[in-house]
Amino acid sequence: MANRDPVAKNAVEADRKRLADFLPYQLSITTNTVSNLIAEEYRSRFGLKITEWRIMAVLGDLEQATQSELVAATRMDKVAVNRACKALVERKLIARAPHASDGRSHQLVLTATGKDLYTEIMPLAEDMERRIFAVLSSEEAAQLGDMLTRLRQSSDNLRDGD
Amino acid sequence: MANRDPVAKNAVEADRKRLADFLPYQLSITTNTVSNLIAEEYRSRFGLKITEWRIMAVLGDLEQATQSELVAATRMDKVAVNRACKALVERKLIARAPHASDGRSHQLVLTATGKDLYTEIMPLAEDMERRIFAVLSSEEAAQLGDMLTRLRQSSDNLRDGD
DNA sequence: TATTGTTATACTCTATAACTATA
DNA sequence: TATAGTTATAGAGTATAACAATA
Repeated sequence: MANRDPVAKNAVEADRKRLADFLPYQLSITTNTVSNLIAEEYRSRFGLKITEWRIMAVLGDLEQATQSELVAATRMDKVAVNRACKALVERKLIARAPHASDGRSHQLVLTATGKDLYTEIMPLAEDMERRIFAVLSSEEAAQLGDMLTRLRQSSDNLRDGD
Repeated sequence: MANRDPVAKNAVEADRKRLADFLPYQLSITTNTVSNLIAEEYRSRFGLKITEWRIMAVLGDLEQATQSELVAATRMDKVAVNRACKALVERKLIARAPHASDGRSHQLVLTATGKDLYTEIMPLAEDMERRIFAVLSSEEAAQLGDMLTRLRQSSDNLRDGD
């Protein structure tokens, strides 16, 4: 066996799986690098956390939504959504209107100030995405998105007992 | 302009960038799903946190290392490395030996128990990687790794004032 | 002076449990 | 009973500052 041949040290080394070879590890450190870059940009320019930015992005798209709809749209925990909404309401970037048919719930909408901010943050977000992902061709970016979607489904399935 | 044509509502909708379209968002939620799946596996089977598992993986590969070498190998903060090492020493999975030429430092090595655990965790880690990434062909997995490396370098450059 | 390791502290994200008010 | 939202609390990951021992 080549791996037991004392001369073939390089083969043995190459055979050993290293931390840097693990895709989950690569996924993790790359995502952290990208997220930190973006988080710092949102924080310094707009005083928004990532969670708050996500709520703004969805409300700008949907016009209005309840917190449970925001949970579905952002894949964030209901507690995280509640905290982010609370902070945005305090900053008067979003407002709560009573829900027409469910007294427990509210419709959340961007205020005029919130809409102004929305029209500022979305182009910046797209620009940052463009700059960071400029190292990928548009075909590669599309492939990446597709692979991430499949990986997410795969992981969801494995978690829920395949 | 098509986007101002009131009839072309679908075109307007399609034009609007949605949260789910942002690659940084996709990267984030996919990584979280994958990481949580793996973290739960390590926790329930071995009582290891991700940070601790990374230290084990590197020490099994390098045989010995100082904390600052572990910082470089894992891309973790020196505080995180110190905490993880402390926990592993308390569990007697790793041990500290005095450093030959630097009294401030120690050489960290796996104990016999630690080596036993190492030979258990690595095949499990590879198996989980294989199961999660089974939705990708080997070519796609290689492409993904390559893209992640480029993205990381791109983000590092942008952060450091490219 | 600079570096290695250490502790204290704090912030973000995430998650669970317990509660309220409605349904 | 179940659901929408809220609060309290805690764990995990990450980061900064301050410090001791050593280089």
